Amino acid sequence: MHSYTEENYLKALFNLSAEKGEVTANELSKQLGIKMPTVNSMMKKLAEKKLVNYESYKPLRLTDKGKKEAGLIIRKHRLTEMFLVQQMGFGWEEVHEIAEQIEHLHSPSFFEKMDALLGYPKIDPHGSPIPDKNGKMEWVHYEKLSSCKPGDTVKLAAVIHTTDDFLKFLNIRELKLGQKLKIKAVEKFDGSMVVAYSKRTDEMLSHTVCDRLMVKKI
Amino acid sequence: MHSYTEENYLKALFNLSAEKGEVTANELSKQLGIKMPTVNSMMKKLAEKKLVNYESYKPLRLTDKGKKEAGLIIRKHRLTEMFLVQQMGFGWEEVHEIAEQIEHLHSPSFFEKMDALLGYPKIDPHGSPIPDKNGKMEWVHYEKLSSCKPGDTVKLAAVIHTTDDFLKFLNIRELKLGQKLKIKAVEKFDGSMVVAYSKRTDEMLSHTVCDRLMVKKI
DNA sequence: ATAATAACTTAGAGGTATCTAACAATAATA
DNA sequence: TATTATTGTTAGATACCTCTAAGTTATTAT
Repeated sequence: MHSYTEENYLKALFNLSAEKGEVTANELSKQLGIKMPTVNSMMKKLAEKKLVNYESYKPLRLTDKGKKEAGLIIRKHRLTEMFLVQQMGFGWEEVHEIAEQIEHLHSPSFFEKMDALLGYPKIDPHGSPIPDKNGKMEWVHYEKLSSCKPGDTVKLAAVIHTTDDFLKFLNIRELKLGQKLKIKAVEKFDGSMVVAYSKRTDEMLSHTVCDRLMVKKI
Repeated sequence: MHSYTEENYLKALFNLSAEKGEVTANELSKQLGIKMPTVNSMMKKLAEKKLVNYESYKPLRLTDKGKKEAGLIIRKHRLTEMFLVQQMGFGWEEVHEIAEQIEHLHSPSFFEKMDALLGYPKIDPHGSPIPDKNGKMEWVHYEKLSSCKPGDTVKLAAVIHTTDDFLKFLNIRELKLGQKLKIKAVEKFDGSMVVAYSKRTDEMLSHTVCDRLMVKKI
């Protein structure tokens, strides 16, 4: 098995390389809050374990084995978040920190029980997909709210960059997954949007916010 | 806060010193499966932190501070066991290993939520008391089944030395907490007992077993 | 194209938790 | 009581994960 520390590196690599498939040591260092030389030596260690492809002065890539391991950790994280929200009554803004710890537990039966109690969920409370038992996950193709146009009607499908503060911001505005939104206007100069939903007829959302909301057109 | 490792030493000290109030380094070493010199240096470290009273060649004692810290860890362990059994549907023989990991999580809100969902339980699934928020716990005075006499009617109140195997042994015989037992006979030569309960009229329990069952006379 | 900046690597050190080997003190036994 | 066995201590080594300082390579800008 891998150490707590190794697992955190794998997870960070997985999340950072989601788009481009590769990460620089520098990005990883910043993400983890760990200095470059430390990251460097850990990368050599993970390379020895065939979890990462490492070549001097080149970007880092997870191997297939590394992707699988990372996917399984993220699976545990997201299952836990779902469990905390659905079975224990936590708010979606409270669960990240706790899941961050529970994801490192070594107990297949514990996570299997969670999965079963939840009815084998496919997404976590923020709309992110839960990797399967092989660590594989697929993003359903959603669009950013920021790329939609006035007149579009969409359903909120997922929230990305889920910091506590951002989630609390959404709580206050009653923006939950599944919420239907109608786009009334888009400001050209700053990309902010005016949307209508439930009883709110003129809610203004900044471009930053719209960029973090993934939606499905309906 | 204390490290995972320190917490395990504290817990072991607490459990081993429950009777006499003190433990030898040797006992602690065996309990933890860690060699004496390692234990020795950890005791010095815990002594610096005022958690243990350490003097060369003398038995070890937890300080009041150490007892409190240990009690709080055991509180988390036992709350977790109760949660796993009552809210997640695990058997009482499956929960120790998982709780052994969860007890080290640092998340007051997580344990508070568990506590609330369980209705602030006073005992764990094996009948052991759950320490309060100050780490204090009190054993209700139970007797060992082995010290009871023929003719006594008793209620099973707690199980001590809860290994998986022993709990499975009890499962097979349908011996659960709260079960009423009537003692029919005690064999003089080996201390084994013949008891009756539910539909079982002649169940034979060895002295070893009877020594691990705590009961309340009724 | 060269200088300056940013990114990466190497070298060396420190803290934690563990070990083995060797030595010292206490307890048990003959 | 003297010897032996057990228990406890000290010293020194290792693995893991982290750091700072200094040097090297790659990238950016002038």
